[in-house]
Amino acid sequence: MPDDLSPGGARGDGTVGKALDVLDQVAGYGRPVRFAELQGTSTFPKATLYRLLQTLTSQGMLRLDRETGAYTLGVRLVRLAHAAWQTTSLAPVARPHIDALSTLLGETVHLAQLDHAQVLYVDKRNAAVPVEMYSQAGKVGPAYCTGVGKAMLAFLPASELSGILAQQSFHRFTEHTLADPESLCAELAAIRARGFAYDREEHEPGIICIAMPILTEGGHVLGALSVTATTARRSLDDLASLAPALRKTATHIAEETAAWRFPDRTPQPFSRTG
Amino acid sequence: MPDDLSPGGARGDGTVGKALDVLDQVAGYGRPVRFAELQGTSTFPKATLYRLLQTLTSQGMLRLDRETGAYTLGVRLVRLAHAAWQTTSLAPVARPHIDALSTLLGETVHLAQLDHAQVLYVDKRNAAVPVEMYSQAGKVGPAYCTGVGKAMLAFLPASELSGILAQQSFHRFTEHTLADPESLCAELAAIRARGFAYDREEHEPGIICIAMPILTEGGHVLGALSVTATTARRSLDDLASLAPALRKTATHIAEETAAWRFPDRTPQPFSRTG
DNA sequence: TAGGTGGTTCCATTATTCGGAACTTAGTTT
DNA sequence: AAACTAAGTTCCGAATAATGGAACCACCTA
Repeated sequence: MPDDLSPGGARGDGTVGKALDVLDQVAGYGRPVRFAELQGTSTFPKATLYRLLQTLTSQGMLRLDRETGAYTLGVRLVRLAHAAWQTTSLAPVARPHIDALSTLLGETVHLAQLDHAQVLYVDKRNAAVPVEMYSQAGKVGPAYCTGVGKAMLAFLPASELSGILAQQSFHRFTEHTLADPESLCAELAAIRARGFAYDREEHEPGIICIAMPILTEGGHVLGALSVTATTARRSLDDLASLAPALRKTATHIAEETAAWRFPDRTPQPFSRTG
Repeated sequence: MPDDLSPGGARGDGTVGKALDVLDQVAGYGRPVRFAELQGTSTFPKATLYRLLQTLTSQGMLRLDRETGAYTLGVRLVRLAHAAWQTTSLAPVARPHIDALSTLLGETVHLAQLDHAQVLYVDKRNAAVPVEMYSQAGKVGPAYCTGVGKAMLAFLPASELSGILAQQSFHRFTEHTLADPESLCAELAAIRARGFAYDREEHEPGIICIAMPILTEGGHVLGALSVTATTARRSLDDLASLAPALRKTATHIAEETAAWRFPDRTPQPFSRTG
């Protein structure tokens, strides 16, 4: 079974929306899928699904293995992915800072951005083990019960926040999870006052973290970064002492992002090769 | 018919194709772009372009910064990126092997796949510096003048190869570049005979490499891997001595990919009703 | 205030997409 | 071999969504 298909359910937007739905569906399987499988979990009628798959394939967003009759995501998507990474995520700008922070503290550092009500992890630096980026980056998780998620929610404009909370369905992952809007709002107020967020084993038992929002000068939320630890190794007070370092890093990232926002227009060059 | 110069421009295919064209265009800029800029380089009429952008934005494939009025690639792509990486590229399977090879040889190793006439670098392992993956992975380059490109072209079915060469426009990057179909075909024959390819400073002066195709048992091209060096540090003969190690790695990757391709080749046991 | 530029909306026309159903393989069972 | 079955593919009239010229709005700047 695919884990998460298109979030939110009802998407419209004409043909393009439908095509992208199909794309998501294929992506959700995480492995080659055949037509019949897709048809089983798709709401589209056979002929429509077929045509959409054909279109996506001819566009290079999907690839059809003619031997097995199975669809996989196409190369064009990988290319777009690269561009998306470079352009929209904080990762390329933030990476050196995150590296430095991780080395300095000797702890795992996460970088995340907000996608509606979900946290999208865009980068990760594990101090002990070498990077193994994609294993974590690209993953999504709920915003309301993660350090980075709460750090970002707390600094969202009220209007946006209420929109997100309205659609949110809460699930009590651990006994510490804040599983209703009221306690979450109280927590967010505390975070605003404090300037950063904790995760007190709210998502996974034994896992705590301290998370710092990355804000523009105007107070707009760009993302968040966090230091994660186990309760065995660190206490919350321990983590709290790292706040200044985190804040410094967050500020640097924000500044550099602002500077980077509109560089010169140059087509993508192609450099070193093998 | 009016062929645009943007990379991967497979046009046609109704609305979806047009939307993806726009997406590519935005991606091509590698930075936030405003409507007017896009309109300038787009063949679509104003209203159409506007609607396409709106659709893509509402779908999360693009993001519109309301302050600057600029479009960037959206988070949905980053999410798809994760899936694309896992599903379609050799990278997740190949990574441990590439790591090992890089460590063993103390040289930079590239992993590439073929996308029409272009080489798509899907992973890279630099022995000296930590991984910094995305900086290189996702980049594209010409197939005919890179080691990995030639290694893959050489083992393509004749029909496919001729199709690719027909559309290829050659550019002489260095004095060693094979810039016409004839010399390229001779080179490819030599590569087929030898079993692997060299890059004799054909793309960048001072940069040489040895590249090994990754083939299925049936001889189908999966990708290629290469070891890159500078002429200052290594000679071609030097690199040639690495061929056995490369071949071994390539074989391992191919075997593991085959095993991983369809963990479950049997038809689905569950029945679908309706 | 007049003129310009970048961005957004309208709407009648037109071309595309929709999807039920029929058809074609290919694979199994009797 | 004939009879079934399931997967994949094509058809085509009806329904719908995309099109794009032009008007409109919201700013700037002179």
